[in-house]
Amino acid sequence: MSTEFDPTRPIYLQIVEEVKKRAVRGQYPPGCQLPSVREMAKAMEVNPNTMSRAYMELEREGFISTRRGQGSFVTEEVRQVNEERQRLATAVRDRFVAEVRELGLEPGQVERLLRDIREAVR
Amino acid sequence: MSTEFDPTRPIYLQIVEEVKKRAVRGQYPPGCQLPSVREMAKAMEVNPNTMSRAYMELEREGFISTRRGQGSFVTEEVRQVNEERQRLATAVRDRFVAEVRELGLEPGQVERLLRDIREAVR
Amino acid sequence: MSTEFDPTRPIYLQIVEEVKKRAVRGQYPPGCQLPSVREMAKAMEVNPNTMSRAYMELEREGFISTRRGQGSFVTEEVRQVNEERQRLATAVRDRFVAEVRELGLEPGQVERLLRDIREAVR
Amino acid sequence: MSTEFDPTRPIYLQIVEEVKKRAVRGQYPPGCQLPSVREMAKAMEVNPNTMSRAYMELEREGFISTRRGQGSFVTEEVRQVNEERQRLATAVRDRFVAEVRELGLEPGQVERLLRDIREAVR
DNA sequence: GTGGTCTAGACCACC
DNA sequence: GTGGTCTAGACCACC
Repeated sequence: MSTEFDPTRPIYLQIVEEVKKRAVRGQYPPGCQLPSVREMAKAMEVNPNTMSRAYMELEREGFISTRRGQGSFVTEEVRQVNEERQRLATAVRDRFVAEVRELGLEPGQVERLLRDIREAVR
Repeated sequence: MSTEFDPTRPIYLQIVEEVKKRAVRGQYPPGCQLPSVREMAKAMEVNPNTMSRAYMELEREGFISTRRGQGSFVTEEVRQVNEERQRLATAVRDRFVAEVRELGLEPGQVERLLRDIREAVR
Repeated sequence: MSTEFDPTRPIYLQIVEEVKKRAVRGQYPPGCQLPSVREMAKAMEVNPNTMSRAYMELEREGFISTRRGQGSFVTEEVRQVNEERQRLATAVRDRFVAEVRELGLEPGQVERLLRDIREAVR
Repeated sequence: MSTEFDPTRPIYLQIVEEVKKRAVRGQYPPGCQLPSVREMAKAMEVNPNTMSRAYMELEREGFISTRRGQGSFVTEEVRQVNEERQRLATAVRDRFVAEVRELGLEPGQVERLLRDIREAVR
């Protein structure tokens, strides 16, 4: 990510999702300190106000906590990160199923796709 | 489909994709006559010129053929439709793989997703 | 010729030209009898009135002469046919020159065209 | 050119041919920028949409390339322009041959035409 | 009825 | 400034 935001959706929400994905991926482990609002704003090439709004939203959801004068930290609650992973994985799965249905693939063709996928992610 | 087009991409190209999907799904079998430009334009709530442009693009790609005064027909070439199905299936697969990777799922979790998918599409 | 007339120009004039070309080509030699208006009209798939008008124009120009009750005959005057041949040949030549100029061909390229032509008409 | 289009053929295709002829003649050298769609439309007295369609066709054929916000440029590929020159020259030649044959000229008469032509284009 | 072309004019993205 | 897309509506050719 960087500069490439979907202009049709609020940027701060896209940042919220990106931060969650990074935590889910293990890039930001539970309890770790996040880059400061200013650093992250520079890295993602957005206005610090926008980044601040994203951090506030993440805090509102309990995904991060901010300690005055110390910085922002990913929640220690592994459960929260796991739930987010689950939510994202489910969305990805449902989308795949919907698209496959839309193509009207036959069972054999779906099987082949699944085999390809299993190999690719191995 | 109807009225719901992604405003960031040309409508006529989205129509091209939609028509291909319908052919791939068997909704428009090889050789069948398509609705006229005007009918389809009304059904999808776009200007006839836009629909005409979509049909012209489909003809340029050899996916349909148009006979002046008679109408437009899906290609008899099953190969062409099959290739399109393959192309779409591959795109769906690759996107799924990319998204799964972005989440950094563990092999077991991927397995569970694949099992869910197999059940869902059955 | 037959049925294929340029719809933007009077048909009777196109017939006049066609008859002249046939005479020029030797298909209708000097003094020969032409098919009757009705026959020719049927052959060229036009209305007899249109053919009649064409014959009248040809007579007006002295290219053919019509004897009441006997039919129409190409002029005996070879000079007249030769002049027509010259006129047509000149037109063809000038058009070629104009087109070649429009392409801005180099002398060598023109030479090659002329060589091709000499071979083709041999 | 300007205002004078053959009404029996699509204007946009006649423009395509005209632009190619200009490139072939060296009026638009390889790589040069073409007048903008709007300028050219005004110069040829057609609607900008019609000109746009002509440019799109030229781009589709690889004869020009268009960069959004910058303009349209004749291909750098001299080969492409040369091929077009060849194609046009061949058409001119074949038409001349056909017309000469239609007149049934004798070899000597053809020779004289060719001599005239050689002098005229010198 | 069918599609093909053209004009007129708007609005947008990219530069 | 540039081109790209879309709508609206006319007129034509082919069937």
